[in-house]
Amino acid sequence: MGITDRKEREKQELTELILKEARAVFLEEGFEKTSIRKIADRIEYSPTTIYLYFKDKNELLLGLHQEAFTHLFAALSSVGSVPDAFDRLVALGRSYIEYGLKNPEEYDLMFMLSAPMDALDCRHEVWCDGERAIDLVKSMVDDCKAHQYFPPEINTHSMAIMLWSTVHGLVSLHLKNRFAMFKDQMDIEKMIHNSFTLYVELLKKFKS
Amino acid sequence: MGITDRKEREKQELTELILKEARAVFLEEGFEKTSIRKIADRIEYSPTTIYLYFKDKNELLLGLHQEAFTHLFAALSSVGSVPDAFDRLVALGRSYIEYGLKNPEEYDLMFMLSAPMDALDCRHEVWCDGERAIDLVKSMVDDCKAHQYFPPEINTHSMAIMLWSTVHGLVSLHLKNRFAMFKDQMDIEKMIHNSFTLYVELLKKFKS
DNA sequence: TGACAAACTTAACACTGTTATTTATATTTG
DNA sequence: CAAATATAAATAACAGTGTTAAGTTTGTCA
Repeated sequence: MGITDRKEREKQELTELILKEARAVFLEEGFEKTSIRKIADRIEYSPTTIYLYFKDKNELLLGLHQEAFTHLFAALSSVGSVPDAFDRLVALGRSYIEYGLKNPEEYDLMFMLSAPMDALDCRHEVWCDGERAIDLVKSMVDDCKAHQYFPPEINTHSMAIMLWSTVHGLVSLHLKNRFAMFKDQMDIEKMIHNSFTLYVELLKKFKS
Repeated sequence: MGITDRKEREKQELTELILKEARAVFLEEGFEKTSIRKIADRIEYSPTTIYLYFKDKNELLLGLHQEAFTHLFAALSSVGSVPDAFDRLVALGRSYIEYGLKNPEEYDLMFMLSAPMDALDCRHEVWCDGERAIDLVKSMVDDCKAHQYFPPEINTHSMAIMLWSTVHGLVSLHLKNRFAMFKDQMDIEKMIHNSFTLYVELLKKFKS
């Protein structure tokens, strides 16, 4: 049956067209201003058609959420070439921060907005991308333990969560303008960089 | 002129009534569901009256934002009685996390939502509460330096930002459900606690 | 060609923040 | 005291939101 195949293909194509235009609006204008009607206008279909392809707005944003993770993992992949375990972990942190600062809306979607998590929740699914990400950090922490950068008795999971929290804290406080009070006295991106560098110095002391 | 006095008083009273009901709705239902019309219903005035007292919804939320800081500072004040400088800093971190977990909507308002910062921005004002909060951390970092817990050459500001970022990261990732993938394997509040404890162990190594 | 099913649209519901206009009230002035 | 004025509040409306029930068009198959 070539017809069902074509229909399947057309459905796939429209799904991707919706995601494409949704992504364009989202990256330019953010979550709030990404309305179903605006996407509908751009794809030249009625707003209700979108509901035939996505359960609701949260589900649609979950699609973008997954795309964003592909994008993030690609940005982080370059650190694999760093030979030393500790340097690799540091490079991961720096790349993560850099990604967050350069892709504010995607970062918002991945780690701050409720919408995609709500969608996952009512699907009764676990957050695979999150698991993958933290597993990456955990494997790097284990590498650091194996090379005596961190003491063997520390809990890998706790360490990974702590590392993630620090870089997320730096990025998210900045993206939500909570460093605004410093903007006249210093360059905030530099400040974030300095804080991360200090954090790295601190982590180096964990060796002994 | 007793009349202008009374009018002033009445205006003050209605301002506070609006804030009171806004706070009640906000704490129960969060930012999204705190609508002008819902507040208007509760205070038994028309929605437009609220605009005679607050420029817009952001400005109204800025009022709640400032209230929340008073609440936070009160919650943190108890750590002042901890005698040792390092223990005091640790107690501050623990209290901060505890406050965030127990007051999710207020925490959201203070450190995650854009609305209050947008309001401050168009008022061309600096974020005083934020400055006060970071100054508190900085003074504690200086105390730690004075008592040889931290090396004297470290930058106090960078250190304070790093400390804040870590605890904010832990709280905010949890509040935005980004630890959800662990919820079947462990108690997440305990996990946050464990990560913070590990962070404290790390900070202790900064001494030498 | 007619029956059927899938795809899509129209119209509507129940909301949202916000503003221009109008009405009612209270105060001041002649 | 009555008229003019200033103030406070309300009504109606604009332009938008996510979402759904009902109706229409389109394409496929017997």
